[in-house]
Amino acid sequence: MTTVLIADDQPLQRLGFRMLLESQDDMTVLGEANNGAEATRMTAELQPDVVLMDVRMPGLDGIEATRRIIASGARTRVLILTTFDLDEYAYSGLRAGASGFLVKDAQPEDLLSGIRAVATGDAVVAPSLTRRLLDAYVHHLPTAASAAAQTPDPRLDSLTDREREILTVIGKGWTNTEIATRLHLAESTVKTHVGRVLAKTGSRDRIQAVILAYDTKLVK
Amino acid sequence: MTTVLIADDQPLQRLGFRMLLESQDDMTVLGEANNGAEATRMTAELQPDVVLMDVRMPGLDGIEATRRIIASGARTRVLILTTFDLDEYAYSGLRAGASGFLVKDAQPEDLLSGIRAVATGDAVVAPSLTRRLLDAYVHHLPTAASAAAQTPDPRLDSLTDREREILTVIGKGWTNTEIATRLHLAESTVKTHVGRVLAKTGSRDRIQAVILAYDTKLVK
DNA sequence: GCCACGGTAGTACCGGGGTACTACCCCGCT
DNA sequence: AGCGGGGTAGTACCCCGGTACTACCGTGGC
Repeated sequence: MTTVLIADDQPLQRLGFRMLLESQDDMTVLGEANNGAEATRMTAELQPDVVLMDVRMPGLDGIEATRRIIASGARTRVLILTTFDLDEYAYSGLRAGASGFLVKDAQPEDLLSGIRAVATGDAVVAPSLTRRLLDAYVHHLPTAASAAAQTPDPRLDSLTDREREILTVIGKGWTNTEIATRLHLAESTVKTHVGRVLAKTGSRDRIQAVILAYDTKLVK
Repeated sequence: MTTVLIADDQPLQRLGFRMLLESQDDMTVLGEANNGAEATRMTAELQPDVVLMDVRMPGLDGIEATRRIIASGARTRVLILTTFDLDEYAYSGLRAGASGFLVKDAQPEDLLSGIRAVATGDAVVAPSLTRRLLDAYVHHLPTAASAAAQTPDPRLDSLTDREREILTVIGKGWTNTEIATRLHLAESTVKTHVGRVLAKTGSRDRIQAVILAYDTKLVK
């Protein structure tokens, strides 16, 4: 169950969000705040999984409230919602520690899946903004070569690409049957791959392989 | 009407996408390509709005095909779809000029809204990757995730000291018999402890527990 | 043309992991 | 004294993980 706090200064807007969220059987609205100060206080008290945060609010605005919530060390994730997808709002909001930035005219399903994503630690950005973020930052992305060089661990050298993939999903905790179904393989094939990965990496079982995957930063 | 080309080497996967897309009255599948070379050729010929591009394909892979399509100057947008949200794939795909990067186990609605977004010139990135992109390039302030990691993880709250100790050595990869001998316990006792740890933390097996131990910084 | 290698797939077998109980002891609390 | 929680220990059972093979097919190198 995902618990949500709604922070918006417009009562009608809050009502809309509450109706949408309460219609989902995996979400609960813990409360509503009508300004940033109240949002900060209620978050500390109610410890929701996610705060739906409006940017424009009287007194303490959503950006500053986000900053304070994150600074408090709470495990609550902040998803910023605004009418305007202005870059200034987005950049400062994300820099403040928000896990996401969506525009209010998004489809309800997009909002819901966004809430679920940030609740599990992922992040979401409105497509219109993603475009601009990519344009601005794509040139700073590491190349495939440097990404490969990022794992110079000799323990992984002998693995083929496929085996490295297998090791990655082992590290994610997938079972053999899960790997088989999700990768469209027979379980026997998965076992063959896994066996080779274990042999090549000197791991006695998949648990050692999970640890190896973490040590080599293949996962997380 | 949004026109789409599906590029994937798995016929069954293509069929699934086609079924999903054709069920929408604002989308049409112009064709299917089963490798990168074919995708490049068919894009030039059919000029679709969007290419759903798989990464792993025999011969010319999805990344290189994306690079060639973008380089050709076509107005076609490329949305990369892959089973793995590996950073290497994503970075190189986005650098190649893709308008989006989604994982195949996403919800169908998310895929559809993603297609609509890139068709209109916006961009989409899978939430799991967005998290890492934000962490790496948008802000250098503590994130919600790292802030949460500083405080004791609530998932471990219900554990007793002994159980937390057990979880730690599970995270180190010790087997039940190793735990028993090194901690001077009977193996049955170890199994009891392990069982309780798994139940309390909601882990289906010790592998999930290992991952949890790493996530909560209980080990390393 | 042939061979090596990577990826896929199959069968058969065994042991450890995990579950579902029950049970006993020690300690602190009321 | 009675009670509850934490730690310890046992038995019985089933399933998944891992091993040890064998085998087929493409692709690329020689």
